[in-house]
Amino acid sequence: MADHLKSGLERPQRRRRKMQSITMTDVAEHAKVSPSTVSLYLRRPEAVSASAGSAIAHAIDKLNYVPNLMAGGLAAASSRAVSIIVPSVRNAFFAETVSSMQTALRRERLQVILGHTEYDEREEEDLVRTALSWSPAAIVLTGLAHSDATRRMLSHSPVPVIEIWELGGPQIETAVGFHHAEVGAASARHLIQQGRQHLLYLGARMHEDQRARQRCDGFLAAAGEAGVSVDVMQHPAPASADVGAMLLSEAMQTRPLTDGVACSNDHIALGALFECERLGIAVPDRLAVMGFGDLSFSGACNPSLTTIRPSGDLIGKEAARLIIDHMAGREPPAQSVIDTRFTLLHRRSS
Amino acid sequence: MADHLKSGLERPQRRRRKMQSITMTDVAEHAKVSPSTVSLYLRRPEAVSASAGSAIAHAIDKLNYVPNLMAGGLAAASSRAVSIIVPSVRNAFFAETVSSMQTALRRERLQVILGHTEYDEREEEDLVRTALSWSPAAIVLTGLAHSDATRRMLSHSPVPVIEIWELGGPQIETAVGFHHAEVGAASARHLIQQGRQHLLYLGARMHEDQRARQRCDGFLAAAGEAGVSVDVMQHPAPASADVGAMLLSEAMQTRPLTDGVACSNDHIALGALFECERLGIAVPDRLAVMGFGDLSFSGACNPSLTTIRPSGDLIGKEAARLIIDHMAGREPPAQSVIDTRFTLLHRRSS
DNA sequence: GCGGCAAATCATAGCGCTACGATTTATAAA
DNA sequence: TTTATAAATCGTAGCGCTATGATTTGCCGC
Repeated sequence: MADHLKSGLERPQRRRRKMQSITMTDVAEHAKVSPSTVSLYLRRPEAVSASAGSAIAHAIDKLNYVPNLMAGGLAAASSRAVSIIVPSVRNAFFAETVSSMQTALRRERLQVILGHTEYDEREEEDLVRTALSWSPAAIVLTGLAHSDATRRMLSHSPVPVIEIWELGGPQIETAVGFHHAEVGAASARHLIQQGRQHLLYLGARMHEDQRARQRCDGFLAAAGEAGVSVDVMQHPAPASADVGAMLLSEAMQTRPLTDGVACSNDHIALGALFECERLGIAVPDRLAVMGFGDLSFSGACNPSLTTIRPSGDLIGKEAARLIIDHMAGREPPAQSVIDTRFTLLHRRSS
Repeated sequence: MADHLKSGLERPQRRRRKMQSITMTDVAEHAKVSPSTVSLYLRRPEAVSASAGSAIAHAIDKLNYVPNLMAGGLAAASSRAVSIIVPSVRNAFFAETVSSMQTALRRERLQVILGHTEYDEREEEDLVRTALSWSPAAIVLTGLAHSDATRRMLSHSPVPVIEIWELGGPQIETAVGFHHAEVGAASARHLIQQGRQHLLYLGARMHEDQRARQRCDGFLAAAGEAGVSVDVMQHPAPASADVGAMLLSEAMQTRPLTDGVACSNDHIALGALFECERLGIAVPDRLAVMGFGDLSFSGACNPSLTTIRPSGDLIGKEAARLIIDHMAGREPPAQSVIDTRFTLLHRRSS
């Protein structure tokens, strides 16, 4: 056993593996400084003298140096990546938030690593596990509902966690979003204020989308408090105009007195408007319709759709700000909450 | 100078930096094998014996080991990340492709790193530079138009490149998509077949979106060949129903003979339909309208919208397949092209 | 029991970079 | 000048993992 080779000149010709063409050492040689200085320049340019700085900048430029972020991340035990985990980017809400975060993070040279849960907690858990293996600068999760394992992993890790798009439940660290129950309540109050007495909530995918469910619950509660008749109809499929049309058509048969509907989503509301048109139901005279989301078509349709605009952009921007602040050492108070609010847009459909 | 410390027992008490709680070495100790075997098990489970495998699996489970992907990536000079660069995920087309890629890649434990160019070649160049510094398993770009620097960087790197959503131009390596000019031509032919003689193309953001421009060019060419009158109207803003309504309203004033319009996008077409309704223009009797995209509302609106469905999902799926095949050593032929085609959906608006 | 071979396992040498502490150089005070 | 102090720069030791080639083990026929 124990037969180490003597460490003399005899070298077991173990050839080096594939290498990156240009490394920091090359830049350092070219700029006639040490690698440490190059590294320092890259991380904190102001800590390096102007002359060394420009020599390094030239060398980088000339050699077309691309730093190896994995080596850097390994050495620093943290990377310039932010993991964003959302149910799906097919959903315009989350696409908006992801997009605005990406824009804000890019300015700080932070990368976005994206994951989709498809509303599955198990999937989320797996995504979080993988995310952690990148030692990201932060992890962004959608909503406040997570599996126990997910919570455990995150609270045992040093990675900052931000939960977005939902407030009002137990949070891991920081949360940025708004209260969905309040959205529902605001919808109910608006319809009642318009003189509606027989309310109906049309929802899609509420078994999975717990925020849609919260909006529904808020709607029911506010309507109940006001002593107005109220009911719910739902469909398990993801929100779409087809589902909205289907639900409305069925609603008008089974609940003919209905004079005000709120939808879990503008897609549903749009479908409802289309169906009203086909059925000859006057909106808003006979039936008031409102949605949630203020999607791209909501202001343009006939009649224009009363809806509630969540600040998806703002959520992304604020989440990004928190991450950037954290990296700069400006910690927010623990368990802090940023309420981005929402806006009711009263248009022609109510 | 040159005063190295003797390498005796005297140790400058340089304490180790922050460390990851559980490393592969811990797992190896627990499973009573060497770290190499653990690494091998993680990468090629079939290469270790069943007994060692299960011991390792137990240890991983018990210790709750999370591998450090950056260390792995550094050592292997390639990571399990795929960089996807699209104009924006706010655009439903790209959101769909990103989403379907992410789903397919996840099964192979590949991460998606997302970047948005906002239709800016300079931004794209920057994103590609950053992407390369992660040594990704592949880089996915949107379209075939890139800056020279981008092309140079990519062709000098060993990272496979896939261009999506566009065919028909000079490509870097592999391309997955369809011919946009053919989409335009198909639209024109369809309208002509429906007896329309005064065609109009409504486009948004065509100065930036070169694929929208190609569709427009294809439309003009096919209409011209058929000897039919044809014109174009455009707006620089991103596609939306508002823009569509605005363009249609203007069109009917300045080009009152128009009896068939094709839009660069279903959002535009939807806005056009809304405006027709407001103006009392009968669709399709007086005016045929068609779009592009088959977005979620397109089948549900009044009248339902004739449109062309690009296979955004399929593009993502095929691109993911190429990446996975590449990693498994199954190379596609160089400069290969996957044409995902498109489908014309003839509905009520034409 | 012994070679002969394949299967399984291991030890080692980095991958390219950053953090740390030490060293050198510039600047101010004595 | 000398000394104290700050600013700039540097040398070194890993970060946790994988690729490589070497070694060990298991299994066969003889």
